[in-house]
Amino acid sequence: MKISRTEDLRLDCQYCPVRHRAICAASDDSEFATLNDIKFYKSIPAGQAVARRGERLNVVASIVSGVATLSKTTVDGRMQITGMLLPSDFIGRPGRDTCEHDISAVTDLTLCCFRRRPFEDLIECAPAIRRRLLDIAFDELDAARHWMLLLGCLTAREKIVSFLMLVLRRSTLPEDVDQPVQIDLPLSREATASYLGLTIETVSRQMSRLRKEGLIELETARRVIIPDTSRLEAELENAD
Amino acid sequence: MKISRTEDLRLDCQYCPVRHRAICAASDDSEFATLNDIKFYKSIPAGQAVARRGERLNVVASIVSGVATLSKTTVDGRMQITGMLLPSDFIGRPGRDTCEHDISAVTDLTLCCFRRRPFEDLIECAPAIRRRLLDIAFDELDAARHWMLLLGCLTAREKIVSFLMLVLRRSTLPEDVDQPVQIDLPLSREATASYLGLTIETVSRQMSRLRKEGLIELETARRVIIPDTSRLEAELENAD
DNA sequence: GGATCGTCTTGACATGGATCAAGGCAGCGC
DNA sequence: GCGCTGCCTTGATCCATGTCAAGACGATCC
Repeated sequence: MKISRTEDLRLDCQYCPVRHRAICAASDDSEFATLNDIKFYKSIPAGQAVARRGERLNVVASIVSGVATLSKTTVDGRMQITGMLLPSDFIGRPGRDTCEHDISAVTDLTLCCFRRRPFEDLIECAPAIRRRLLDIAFDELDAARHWMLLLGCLTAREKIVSFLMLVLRRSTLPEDVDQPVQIDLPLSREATASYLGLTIETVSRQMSRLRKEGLIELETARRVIIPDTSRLEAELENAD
Repeated sequence: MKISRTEDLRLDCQYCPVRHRAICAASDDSEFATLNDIKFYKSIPAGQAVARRGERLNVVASIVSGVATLSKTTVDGRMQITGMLLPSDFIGRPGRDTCEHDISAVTDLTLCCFRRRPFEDLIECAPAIRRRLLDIAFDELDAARHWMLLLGCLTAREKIVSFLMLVLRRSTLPEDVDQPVQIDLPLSREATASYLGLTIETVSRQMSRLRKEGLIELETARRVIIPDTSRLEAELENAD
């Protein structure tokens, strides 16, 4: 990721949509002011790589808007998406200058970046940021291990339902939980397949099957309506 | 895990076998002395649970000797081992009082424990311990995500070879890399299967197949001789 | 030694999901 | 409109791995 040029865009942090969930969430006024000073925004168009495995990565960042994926690929081209990154999620690793994953912008992406070295210095003297970072790391670790259960033990159907429920949870929810809910899938069939350890055909077939059973409606391939959330969730009664 | 009673055993840290790899690895003399003061050992016999998912866990610990597993189980009994914990590995999560996983002692286990609250206070004022903890968390995260590639993309054969190579890497290695190496598998076939997202029969069959092909020898089911490390590693040329 | 138990191996068969192949559909440029 | 392109769906078939079942092996106890 080139960081030579900051974007014109420069919101004041207090208007930031991820203010209360990102790395800055727990910061007091003074830490917050420091972050505000050293941050810079970066826009990345859909489809473009944010960073590649093995590459130097001299920034850390929060996602302000858009969706990105973390992935790994075998020598012969099999790919596993190891994480779906949504607004407020954290990118990069303090204390490490190379990137372990391919990071790709799935949609247009706005990142709130910090150069890595100053950020590393900052966490030494900013306890709230440091605690938040540690918490983020452990949360991600729990999520990754939970995904291992999905990859290792669940059926294709359960994987799809889990994915739908995950997107549902991370969507901005309407108050009325029992009404039909509409969600927009952030990933293509191909990316979904890779995230779930399936093929694109299996994803498609299982979606169709859920549709035929009335558990979901497909307004388009990417727009799903869930008539009854609890009925879909009940599909996971044996899993999870 | 009951922590009401400390064990008699109380090594001085300077003789500790995991001194240079565990949470204390980077500590200076003063931090080290503090850790030495507040630590206590705990022995757990093979087969016993260290902690169960959802349980309160008011300690964090380093493994001094022995092998443990992290695992999750579905409602209907499918189990995924999400981590194999070897000496120097860290158990527990500062800032969280309940346990996300089942933690089981595979062999007899010696843990170097710290009560969670004092440990949380300590990391606020002990920068080396704090940095080490953050590094451990990110290392575990990278490892978990790497394992997702294994679970989602690799064949049974590749999974087995990856597992053998993992055990080999974490074993105390002889200097002479090109000589036949003997490794003792820390996990039973059942645990291995669960770790790799396979069944016990598939594990057994793939091991036999590797044996028939001369890539490994099985002195017993748990003791493996690798006549030529590089030839085994070459089996992963397309994976990883 | 023989009985018992847990663990591992092997064989026969079943099946969920992969692979291969064809076609549908929406968006876009001309 | 028409053709092109990318993405998605569906069908037919295959195969890697799971399932079920039997027996081998080694440790332990008597």
